[in-house]
Amino acid sequence: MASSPRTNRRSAKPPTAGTDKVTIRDVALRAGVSTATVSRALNRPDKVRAATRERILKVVEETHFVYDGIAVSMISRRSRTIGLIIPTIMNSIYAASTQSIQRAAQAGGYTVLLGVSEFSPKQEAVLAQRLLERRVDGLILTGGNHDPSLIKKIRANGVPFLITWKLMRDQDWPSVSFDNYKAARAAVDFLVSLGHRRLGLVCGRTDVNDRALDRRRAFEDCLQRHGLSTNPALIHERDFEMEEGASAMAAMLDTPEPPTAVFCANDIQAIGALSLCRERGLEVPGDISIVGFDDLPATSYTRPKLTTVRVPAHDMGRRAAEIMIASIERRTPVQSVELQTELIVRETTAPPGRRVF
Amino acid sequence: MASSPRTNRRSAKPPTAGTDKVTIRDVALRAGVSTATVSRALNRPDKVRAATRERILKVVEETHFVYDGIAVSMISRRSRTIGLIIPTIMNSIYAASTQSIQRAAQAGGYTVLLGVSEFSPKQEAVLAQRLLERRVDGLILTGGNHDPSLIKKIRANGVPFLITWKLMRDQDWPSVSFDNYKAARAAVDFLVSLGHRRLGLVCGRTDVNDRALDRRRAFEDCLQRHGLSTNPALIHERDFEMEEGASAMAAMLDTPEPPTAVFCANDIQAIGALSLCRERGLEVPGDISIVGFDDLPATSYTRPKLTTVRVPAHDMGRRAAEIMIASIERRTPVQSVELQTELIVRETTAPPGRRVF
DNA sequence: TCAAAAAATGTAAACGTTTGCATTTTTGAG
DNA sequence: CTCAAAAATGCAAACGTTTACATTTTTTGA
Repeated sequence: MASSPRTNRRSAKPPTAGTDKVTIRDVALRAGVSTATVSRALNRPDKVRAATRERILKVVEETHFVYDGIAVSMISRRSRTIGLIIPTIMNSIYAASTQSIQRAAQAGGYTVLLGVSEFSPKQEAVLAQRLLERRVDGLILTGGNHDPSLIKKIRANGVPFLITWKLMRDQDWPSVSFDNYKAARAAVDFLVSLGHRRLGLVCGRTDVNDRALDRRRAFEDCLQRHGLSTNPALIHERDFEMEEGASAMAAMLDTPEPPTAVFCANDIQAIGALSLCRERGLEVPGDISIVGFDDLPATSYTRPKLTTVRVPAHDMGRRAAEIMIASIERRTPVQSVELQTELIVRETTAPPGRRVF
Repeated sequence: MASSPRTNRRSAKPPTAGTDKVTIRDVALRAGVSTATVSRALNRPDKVRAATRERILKVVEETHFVYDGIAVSMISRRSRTIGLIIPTIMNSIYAASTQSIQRAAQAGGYTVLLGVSEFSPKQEAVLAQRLLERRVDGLILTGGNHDPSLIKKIRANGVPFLITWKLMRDQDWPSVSFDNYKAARAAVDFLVSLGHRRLGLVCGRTDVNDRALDRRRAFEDCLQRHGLSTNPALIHERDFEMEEGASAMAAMLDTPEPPTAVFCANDIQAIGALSLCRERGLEVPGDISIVGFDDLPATSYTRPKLTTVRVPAHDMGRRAAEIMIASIERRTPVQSVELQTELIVRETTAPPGRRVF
């Protein structure tokens, strides 16, 4: 809007002008060669005579020339860029996969364009549109809950994408993830196997988070499978805050028949819940057992140490990025991968019944 | 490398070809107008007749046309992109500022290009070079420890940049941050004012982290100012892991004259240190006081709750992004801002001496 | 020393938009 | 209806690279 691109500032520019952007043309001029030769000196050094190359490289050095990846993208029709959308970065479990994605992308010569959707498919769609406009070569999404028109657009634009944090059975939705349902089932089965009969659940909001939904379903199915009743007062969907875990736990304890074990479908809430129990003078696991989910580093530093489900966040991130890059470069469909989880039994779980409520 | 850009696939393409990228030209063709009109319909709707506009918009819808931001960047010479380099995303305090930067950037119509340097100026330089190549409109860096040639390159390319997490006194280095030295001094002064005379320090590695250096200097200056001796055995530089905080604390406790108070220059290490004390059966704060730094959410959920320094991570991120965007759009120099910190006294600090070591 | 082969370099088009200016179409007043 | 003014649309250049092909220079081998 400010200046017309028509105005040819360059031709009027003295050879050593201010901080104006230096282009390959400037370098060519100063080195007394054509732009083609500069380009070759930079990309295929063996294709230009040593003397010329050195002269060019010197000018590049002097002028701090940085080649314009945008122009290159224009020609090559690849941006060497991967779009990543996560629901939040504040839960360090997403930070973990993000860091691994970023690292693997960088290793492969790609840069990560980051979007944070804050659990809103709508906002995600806006974000993703922007990433598509930036011509990302691939798109890594979180979970399976997306605006349908977004997915259509991604497909129409031929941009490879994959899902993390949620195992998709659907062939058309490649995913690199573990199985939330299976992982949660293992946790709940473990509590039942310890003898617990009154179980509580704290999880994320299933309306905006299909991973939370998988885990909740696993919980409910488990109870049913074992012939246990599900008490709605013992199921709480909350945001990912320690505070929320604490208040959910408080609500359950204030119930006529409090649970003897609580499955918190993520560690953040579990830490809050655990903290509240101790504040109320309850023994964990003597009075009540708690299982978390994610295996955050902090879970080894709670008192007592938290039993939880270890999730392959780093591995998932790395694999996702590698698979994405392979798909981009080989122009091949994205490969789905299922990763495994592991129940880490620490100190917050025991058979029930030491105290009667 | 694969296909020559010369080959004009387009002219040979049947009107309803596969998933090939749809360009403004395709839309123009199908709508029976020129590319200029399509462009105007999209960007200045009032400049085209309603009937035409609708026809075009319908085609856009049908073809899932996504306009090529790369081509637009090419012309406008702005990428609507902000580069952000942080040392790690795993420490949730950086995640906090990152999230706020991302949010503010998005609100302003910008996308964030993320780089994680892992505390290496060398890696940072590589990353930043890549961001410059991607023609970021601005660059947000962490701390003041950078490859000098990188800074020169940033300047030569006329890309505005700013520093977060470290207050720069130098005019040439705009920063949006709080003062690490001042903040750390407040924490140590507080411990001294409680009566502590043997103080320990756990902090990050000062050779790669100038924020840690500021905090360490504050610690040492404080002791000296109060006429206290500094015992090298009570100063530990460690990585940002709870485990590291724990082992540093262990080392100090195993010393002939253990400290009665320890300043951990970040909460991660503080949580580890606190955990170790309790494992050894020490009363906190009865036997030993601990102060952290960052005010992570988790610090309200440790037993006892951690005294720490609250850092304006979110505010800093938001301001940094806003200031950067203002600088980009108004072509004005970046404004420096100093933010304030606050000592949050919780439960891990008390006068010394209940127990004699 | 010379011609042919090989190597180095140059020329110009292309990538997908936006936009100043030119041209065409529509509108509206008389 | 006419014609001038206004509105709508089209044309074509430009952004900064890369690269096929053309041209020039260097090398090689008799």
